Formats: sequence, structure tokens, C-alpha cells
Amino acid sequence: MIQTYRMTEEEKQYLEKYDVTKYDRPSIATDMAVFSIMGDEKAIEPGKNRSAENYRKIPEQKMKILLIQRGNYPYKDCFALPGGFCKKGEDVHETAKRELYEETNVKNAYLQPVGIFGETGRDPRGWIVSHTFMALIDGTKYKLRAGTDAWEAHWFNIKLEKKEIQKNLQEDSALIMNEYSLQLQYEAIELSAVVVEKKKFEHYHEQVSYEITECQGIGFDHAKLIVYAFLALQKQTEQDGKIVFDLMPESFTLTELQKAFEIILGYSLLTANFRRKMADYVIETEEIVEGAGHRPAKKFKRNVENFYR
Amino acid sequence: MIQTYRMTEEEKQYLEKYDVTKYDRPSIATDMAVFSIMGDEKAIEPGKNRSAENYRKIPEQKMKILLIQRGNYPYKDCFALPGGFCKKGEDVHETAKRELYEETNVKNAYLQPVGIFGETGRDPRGWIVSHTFMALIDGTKYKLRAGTDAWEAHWFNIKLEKKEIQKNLQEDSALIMNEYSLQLQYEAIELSAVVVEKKKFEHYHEQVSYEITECQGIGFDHAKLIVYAFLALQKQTEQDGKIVFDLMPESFTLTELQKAFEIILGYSLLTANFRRKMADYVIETEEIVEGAGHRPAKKFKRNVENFYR
DNA sequence: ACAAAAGTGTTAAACTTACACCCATGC
DNA sequence: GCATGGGTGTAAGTTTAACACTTTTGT
Repeated sequence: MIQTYRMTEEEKQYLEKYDVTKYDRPSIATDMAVFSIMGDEKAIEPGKNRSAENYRKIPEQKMKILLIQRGNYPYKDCFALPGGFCKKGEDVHETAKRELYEETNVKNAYLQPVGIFGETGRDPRGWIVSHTFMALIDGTKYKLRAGTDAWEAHWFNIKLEKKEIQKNLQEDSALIMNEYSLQLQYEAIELSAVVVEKKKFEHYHEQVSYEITECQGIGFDHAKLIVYAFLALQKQTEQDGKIVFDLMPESFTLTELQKAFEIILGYSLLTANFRRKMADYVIETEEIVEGAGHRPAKKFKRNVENFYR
Repeated sequence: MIQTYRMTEEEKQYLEKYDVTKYDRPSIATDMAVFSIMGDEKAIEPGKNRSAENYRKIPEQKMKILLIQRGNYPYKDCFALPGGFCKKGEDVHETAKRELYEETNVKNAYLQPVGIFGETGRDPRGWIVSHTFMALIDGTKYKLRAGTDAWEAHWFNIKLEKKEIQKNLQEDSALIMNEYSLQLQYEAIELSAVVVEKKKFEHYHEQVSYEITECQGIGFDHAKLIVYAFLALQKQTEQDGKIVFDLMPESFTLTELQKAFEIILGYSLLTANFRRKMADYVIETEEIVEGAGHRPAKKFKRNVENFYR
């Protein structure tokens, strides 16, 4: 970095005397909302090589989020987002990357900061500011490595429902409240929470805040962080679907891709239109999926020209 | 907050012994990229009640960013984003709001976190993580209060130019580099910097990083933060123009609004099309701007129905 | 009169939406 | 044969882009 700025002797002395540690400082943590799309992987009944379902049917894929069961206080035995503290010499983004690798063994994922949560009282251990990241990983790749890790980490099915509970519009101010019901499920474990989104407009400027009003089995304020991260994923998917590809393997069928969109958005799309919209982003490969009881599907991959810009 | 979770005696004891302060912790700061659109307010020559320009012409409006001149080390005499440290008991968003008020006397502004910068060495005083916020304020309102503050804060004209300097596309990885030339000017003071944006794609996942390669008169890594914030503003303007209204007063002419868009985007729009696109977002008021040497303009205000959702 | 901005109308092209339809496969 | 998913065509409606044109004012 070329800087015209040079340190003087006086400045060096000033900085030597300067002591940041005399001010109050927080700990910085990253919490990772790791999303993936996977099937439920039900135990297959012996004697049958597919589950009892119709042999033609595509196994249902679901939105998953990675949660760990806390082995220690606070919130012992509750589930929470994986994460950890930022070490000295580490940028928050590096922390996130490291945590993701430690927790999932995944090195290549899409990582994006989605929020900063520093409210007092959010962590009983003290002043801890959480930097929440969204990570999108390709579920098929993860499955290959799934056997290797033995922590109490599980992929929970995630479901989020929205309900408008208030809408008060005035000339230069407004209050809109939405209630989000969050449901998380892994085998017999069911967690849930209700998070209220409060959109305030004052003098035409929007301010949004979130508050947990009910919570079952989710540690810290992580119910809020989960809702926040998932909403960010939904919003970006609507605005520019390219983010969805970060959940996909190298090659995939267009139906798989469409299902991914539908799972995130929570509503279904028309196939013909979807394919036209995706046409520029993908190109055909030689690969074909056969043996599924219906017309074989072409596999596609990302179209480099339109992806990298 | 209703939590099924209750603290046990054991947990209380655990937490009492727990000492966050034994780990390394950073200081947390907020830096504010305060944008506004205003005219240059040239001194008007005595005897003329308008500047030498054509009496019909609308005074040119420009994109401005608020910078303060540092009175102390480090980067003494350089210009930097206003900001300050996060106090205990304060959420980062509250810090941002407080700083904005202290610096500009403005209480109502659009505030949005745009980035987290925690690289080691970014601040010679120690480990300081900056949370960069974008603030959009209505320049006309600010002008009314401008006389009251006496700090060395000034509204700089901001200009940002992009140049692609590398594009290397491969099958599953790519490297794209863009060079952004930043120019800031207030009266005779001219600051500048070059920031290189490096977009790396590995295994189809995008990672973006920014590096300052040249810098004149801008303190810390703030050239990077400024570029980052301005790019965020541009991107959001292209995706959903509603953010632009945060720079506007309560009522405005459609030409004023269009100019705001053009100033942010850096290119001009076709009037007829622009008006059609904005039609849903605005409604006519009774107000009319007269006495300008051309057909009087209707003033519009935000259409509450479409704004608040 | 005229320069400058305010504001409207028209057309072709592009995209979106909705629906109907055919294709290929494994059992 | 048939259920299931794979894949295409088409017509109506909507949005966008480009350009031409009219209106209204202060000096």
C-alpha cells in the first residue's frame, strides 16, 4: 500500500503510550448459519433397496441447517449455531472460514456476513458481539465426509412461516410487524421459536428489529440469528438467483436446481419458465441420469461466461 | 422473551468463574459513510443574486460524503470517516446512530451496516474492528443546521471510476480484478485513492476482497471502506431504487429524484421511462416549484401504500 | 423569441405468465 | 400400460428502451 502518510517520531511516541486495553472491549464471535439441501436419509428397510415410496418418485430434498448441541454452560444441552471466538490476528471472515472448516470439514463454501448482534445480555458470559455468517454448502459433497466427524452436530430440517400481525400506515411514519414461526427438526428432536420482526418507518426511513418471543431448545439469541440468516437467503434468492447455485454440486439436473429454488422460496415455480430463466446460467454436459423409472435427465453445469463477472 | 431454558445453581457458579477478559479482545468501532446529495454552494458574486450561470439552469447537484480532518494521531491531519468506539452496554447499531447524531446533528437517517473490517494492522493503535455503516441523509435538511457545528467536518464531492484490469476465466475457478479510482474534493482539498477489487471464484464460490494500492490524504484503511460503502449504495440502487428516496426530502420534483438516481449510478436515464417506473412510488402534492425560468414542476411525495411494506 | 426544464405519447422489442402438450423410461 | 419426471411451444399480457413531441415558464 502506497501511502503519502509517514509516521513522525512524535506520533510513534503517542502510539507507544496509547493503550486500547484501558477501554471496555467486547469479545468477538462468529456464528455460522450453515445451510444445505439434502434428503432425509431415512434408514432403508432391509430387503428393499429403496424406501417404501413409489420407486419412480424423486426422494424429497429439504432445507437443512447445521446445529450443535452445547456440551457446556451456558445453554448446556440446548442447540445452537456452530461458531467460536475470533482470535487475535484473525479477521472475522477468517474466523468464519476456520470455524466452518473445523465444524464441517468443508473448505469450499459460500460465506457471507449477514448480521451483527451485540445487544447487552445476549450472552450471559459477558459482552460478546456475534457476527453472523451464512454459509452455503453442497450437500452431496458433505455427505461423503459425514462419517468422519463425531461431534454432536446435526443437520436440522428448517421451516419458517410468516404471518403479518400488524400494519399501521400513516403519512410519515408506519409500523409493520411480522411474526416468524421457526421450526427445526432432526429425528425426534424438535426445536421451535417465534421471532417478531418490527419494521418502523420514521421520517420515511426504515428501521428493522427482531425480537424472540418464544423459544424451545435453542440457545442464546440464535433463534433470531437463524431467522435473520434464512430471510437473507430468501431475499437474495428472489433478487438474483445465482446464490442458489452455491448449494449445488458441480453438475445437476434442472429439476434439482428448480427444487432448490422452491425449497428456499417456499412456493413452486413453473418448469417451462424456470428453464428459460436459467438458460443463460447453465450449459449442458454429457452426463445423463438414467435408471429412475422415467425419461433420463440431462445434467447441467454452471455457464462460466455468465457466472464469473 | 419466553425461554424454556432456566439457569441451574451449577450454571450460575460456572458463569461466575467464567472470565471473558482473559482472552484477547478487540476494540469495536463504527465508521460512518454519510452520503448526501447537495449543490456546491459556491459563494455568490455580490450584485448578482444567482451565480454567473444561466439563470434558467438548475444548480448542479453532487454526491457528497462527510469526512473529518483528524486532529490527533494516528493519521493526524488526514481525512477520515467520522466514527468512534462502541461503548459497553451499546449495540453497534446504537453506536452508529449516536455517532451520526454527534457528528451531523441528524437524528433521522437511513442507517445500514455494509461491512466489517478487522484486518490486523489496519489501525496502528491496536486490534480495532471497524463496523462500517452507510448513512443516507437528506441534504436540504442538513443545510439548515450546517451553521451550528464547528468541527473540521466537510462534505466532500465523491467520484468513483471503475476499470477492469484482469479477467481470467477457467472451468471451476476464475479471477477478476477491477480497479476503482476514488476522488474526493472539498474546495482546494483533493484526496484520492486506488482500490483494487479482487473477485476470486474457487469451486464455484465467490470471494471478494479489496486492497488499497494508492492513497493520498485518507487515513487508516478508510479509502477501502468508502469504496465499499459507495459500491453498496450503487448496487442497491440498481436492484431496488427505493433506497434513493432516503436521500430526498419529504417532497421533491421528479427531476430532482431522477438526478439523484443518475448521480449515484453514474449514467443518465430517459425521463419518460424513469417517470413511468417511479409512478407507483410517488403521488402528486399541491406544491409547485415556480419562478425558475421554465415550466413549473409539480412536487411529489412518497406513496405510503407502496413504501411501507 | 428562446432556452431550459416539465411532461406525455408511441412503437418495437424483450421478458413474464400461464397453460397445454409431447417424450422417455422402468416396472 | 402407466405413473413420473423431462422437456418444449405458444399466446396474452406486461415491462423496457428509445425516441419524438408538446407544454410552460422568466427574461
